[in-house]
Amino acid sequence: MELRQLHYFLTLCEHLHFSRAAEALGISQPTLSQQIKVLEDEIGMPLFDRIGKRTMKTAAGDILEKQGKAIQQAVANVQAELKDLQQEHRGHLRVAVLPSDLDYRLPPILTHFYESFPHVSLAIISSVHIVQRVLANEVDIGVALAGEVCEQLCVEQFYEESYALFVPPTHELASASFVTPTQIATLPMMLYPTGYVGRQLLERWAQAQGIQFTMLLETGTVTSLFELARRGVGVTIQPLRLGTHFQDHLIALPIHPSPTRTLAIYYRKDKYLSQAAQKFIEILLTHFN
Amino acid sequence: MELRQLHYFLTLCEHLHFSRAAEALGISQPTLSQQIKVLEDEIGMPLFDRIGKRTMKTAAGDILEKQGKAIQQAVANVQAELKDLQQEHRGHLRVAVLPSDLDYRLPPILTHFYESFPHVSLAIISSVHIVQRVLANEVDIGVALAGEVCEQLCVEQFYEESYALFVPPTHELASASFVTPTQIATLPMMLYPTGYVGRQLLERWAQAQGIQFTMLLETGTVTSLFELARRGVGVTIQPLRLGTHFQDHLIALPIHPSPTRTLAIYYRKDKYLSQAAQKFIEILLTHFN
DNA sequence: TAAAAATACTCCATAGGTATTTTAT
DNA sequence: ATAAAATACCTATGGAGTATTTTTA
Repeated sequence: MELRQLHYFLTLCEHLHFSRAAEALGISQPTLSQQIKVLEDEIGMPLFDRIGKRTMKTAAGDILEKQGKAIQQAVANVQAELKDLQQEHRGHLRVAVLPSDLDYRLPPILTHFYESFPHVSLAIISSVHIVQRVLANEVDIGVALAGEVCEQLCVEQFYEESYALFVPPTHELASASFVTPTQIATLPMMLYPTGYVGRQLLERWAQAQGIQFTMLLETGTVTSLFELARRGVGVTIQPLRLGTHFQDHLIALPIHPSPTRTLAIYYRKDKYLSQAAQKFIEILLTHFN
Repeated sequence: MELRQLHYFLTLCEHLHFSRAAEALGISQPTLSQQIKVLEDEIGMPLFDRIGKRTMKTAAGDILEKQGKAIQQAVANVQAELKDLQQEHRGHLRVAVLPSDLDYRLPPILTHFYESFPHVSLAIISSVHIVQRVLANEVDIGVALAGEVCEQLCVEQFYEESYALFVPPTHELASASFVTPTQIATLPMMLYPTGYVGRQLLERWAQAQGIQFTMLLETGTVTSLFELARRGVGVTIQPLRLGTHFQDHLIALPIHPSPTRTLAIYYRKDKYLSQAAQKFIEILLTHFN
């Protein structure tokens, strides 16, 4: 039995008239007769009594009509559900981001996304190994620093931000319009521990500038770094925009020449990007530009 | 979407491996790939992520698997139900019989039938117009007197029974071994009213014998005729076997030459006889022979 | 006689096959 | 190098058509 035949059968049940049912189906009467015959042969008994010019359902026909309608409905339901998924009103979306790095940027993005797709369950996974997660198909999208290249990945750079030196308002440099690498080298620096992506980027920049940081302290969370800077323990270098939440208590000094980081979206080339995923990317871009 | 494709899809869901799933299905791997592709194209999005050598379900695949299993189950259920019907453990059977005529023969037949098919609902319809009922497809089988012929009907004669004269034990003829038409003509006769099938048959016989009944009383129920005969009000002519239930109180006198009636089963030529119907006929025959 | 379904046949779309290529481990 | 899926291409079953016959009201 095939769904096409079931459809034909149910239409015939409605009309109880081969010619009219065939017309309603947009097929010829002999085709309908033949398909019903195939169905009857498969079932092993007639579904209709051909009483002269009258067509009547048999007991088997009654059963198949009742159950068949339910099946047809179930098929329609799953098709609707799939269409719904396609229009992304349902489904899942898994995104990997660097830990804490985007914490301050994400809430408005998530809110925005939720407004568009309230039924898409969004999983934000914090991980240092964004690219591996994407490659292993553990997440649909990864947001990380640009630079990692891989044959299997699509990389979309979407935002370049420069770093700034954050000092408390009481600091001697608080009123300066910018700082130089040489000045920075002498300051008591607080950064992420070695091995962190953010730290790695700054170390490379320092090396390029021919300086070396005077490390005071290392900790893994941005919040604590900012808090310590606010209390005047030391200074820290962080992405410029990241400091906006501490504007009242910290001065962001531009650095010349400045270290920059480029954010990128990663996803597998061979992976179907759902509408939700596409929308998420779109929202991400609008929020950063 | 067709059920074949759904079956392929669900098998692939189990194996998550095109080659092995194809083997399990008994088709070639390219055929499976192609059919899944057709399904994906129709749905409008991939059902599987081909992550290198790994095959993984997408969100759409998950939905279709869950709902598709339910659909497949529903299809299996209706097929089982139809098979069950075919083996006649369920269904309906409508039989038309002459009113009261077979009342004493039916109970054991119905009991026997019920033992064989406890789930077949049996409707016994009493009607004078058996053949019309059969022709109108209001019943599946009719049991009536033989003789009515119609191009569209199958007629199976299955029992010929002779009539007897029923008199009370106190009657003057009670000890006779048989009676003649001439003797009958003089007796106070109690029969079905004019127009009844049973009456019609006897009138034709009387005409053939060149006699005329001396009518005392007419009533539509056998029971009352027998009861009145038992009380000595008059005599009645009824099928021989019908009187066996009143053996204690009535004498059945053979008639020479005897009126006879032939019982026959009627059903439409173009009607599918269910196993239950066939069984019913079979039981009917065994009970009469 | 007219209407309805079945039958006879023809055609072609597509399920299914084989052989091969592409891709990823 | 190997395993897996996709691709290319061919075959043939059967779904669908037209024309006709059969049947019955």
